[in-house]
Amino acid sequence: MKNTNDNDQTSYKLRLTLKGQATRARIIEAAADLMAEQGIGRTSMEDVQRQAKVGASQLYHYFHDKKELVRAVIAHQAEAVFEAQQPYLGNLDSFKALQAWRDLIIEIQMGRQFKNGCSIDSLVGEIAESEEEARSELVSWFAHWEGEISRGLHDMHARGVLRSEADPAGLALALLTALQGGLLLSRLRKEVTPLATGLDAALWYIRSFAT
Amino acid sequence: MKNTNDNDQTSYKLRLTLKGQATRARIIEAAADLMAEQGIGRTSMEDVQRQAKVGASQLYHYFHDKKELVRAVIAHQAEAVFEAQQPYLGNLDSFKALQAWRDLIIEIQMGRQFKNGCSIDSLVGEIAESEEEARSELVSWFAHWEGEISRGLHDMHARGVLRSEADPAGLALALLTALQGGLLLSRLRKEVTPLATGLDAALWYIRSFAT
DNA sequence: AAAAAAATGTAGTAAACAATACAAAATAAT
DNA sequence: ATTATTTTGTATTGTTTACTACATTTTTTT
Repeated sequence: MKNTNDNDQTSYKLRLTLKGQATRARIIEAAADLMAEQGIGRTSMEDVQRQAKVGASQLYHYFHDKKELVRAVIAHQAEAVFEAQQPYLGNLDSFKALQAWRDLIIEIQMGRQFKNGCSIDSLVGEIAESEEEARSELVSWFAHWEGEISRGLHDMHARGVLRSEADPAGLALALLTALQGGLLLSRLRKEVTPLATGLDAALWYIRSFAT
Repeated sequence: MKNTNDNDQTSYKLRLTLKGQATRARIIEAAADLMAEQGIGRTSMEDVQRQAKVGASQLYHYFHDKKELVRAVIAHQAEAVFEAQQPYLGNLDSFKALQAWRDLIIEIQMGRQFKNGCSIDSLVGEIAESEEEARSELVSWFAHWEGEISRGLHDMHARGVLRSEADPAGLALALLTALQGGLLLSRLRKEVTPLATGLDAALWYIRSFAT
């Protein structure tokens, strides 16, 4: 997947100058940082203005309300997550690649010292039922994530690396589930054990279908 | 574990009348319902007043600020979760019991139609780093949860139902991780597949250590 | 029954907040 | 150069929010 930009979600107002694009990007970056650190609800539009060094008029020029800004942040963070997991996430078609991906994820989380809610999983809890648009966007980001895993496993299945009775799609979902649960618990406990244990169990499970 | 009450967390003001206890309980119930449905941040103290049919003075008589109310809600929801999973959670010492527990959890989640964030896992995302007290309470609730699972698996290990090279504590953490990830994704997607797939994978993993 | 304490009702305050109004400056289009 | 459009600055609005002041009623204690 290529970064299909951050703009196509706002169709009602267009024509962005170079300077405009830069400002818009600066706002998203600032908002993403703040929301990752202290949550969406606790991040005010004034906070964003301060951090991005823009006035209120600018903020509302590029995002017509907070909901829209949040959606832009979700897209931004999702892309950051996928980018950070490359090139592994795009080629999970061997046990070795799966293992390397696992190691990378754990390294990333340790590097962040669990102070982050950067990954999109931490946004799930903050999206209320009311914000249906944001929720469905999150759903499709997770679907994409799951799809990347699934693709690799299907490949292994087709190549005969996984036994024929294995269900690649199910294995992918189980792996993603373990990953998300691990991230949740590791963030809460501020230590990496749950993530490592969960991922290792899921990988072991997948390996049990090796030919 | 016995319901060791909701009161011992506030020591500075005591002596609760029967009527007082009832009012306090009504407030917690109302707050828990609202926060489960629309999140902590989006639930105002006025909302709680309306729902519990109490005045502002009553609310602040029993909880000296919102943080304290949130902590009471966390405790309340945690106990509700454990209670709902009885008698299975207390006796996870056979494959049959584990399977029954899994079925119960899925049934509960389906019954709630995924409209709920009732379970405590949904509170994790809303607890900011700033609210350290609430976070550490959540940590210990999860530890208790993990402990209940672990106890059963240790029992199976001691009885020789699980092979000696199995690590009951690790298996318990992996199972809890899968459970939490499954709840997260199921809540987001509003369907039970991720939860079922994640739990089944974890249980299969545990079964692979059967003698 | 009198005194003390707990429970509740009514009204309000001050701050934080999302969002707007409107004009000036910078940039692009003709 | 002139016009149109985009970008930015300043000030403000109206609402929501957590929380409080204080008086009154109800219940408990003695």
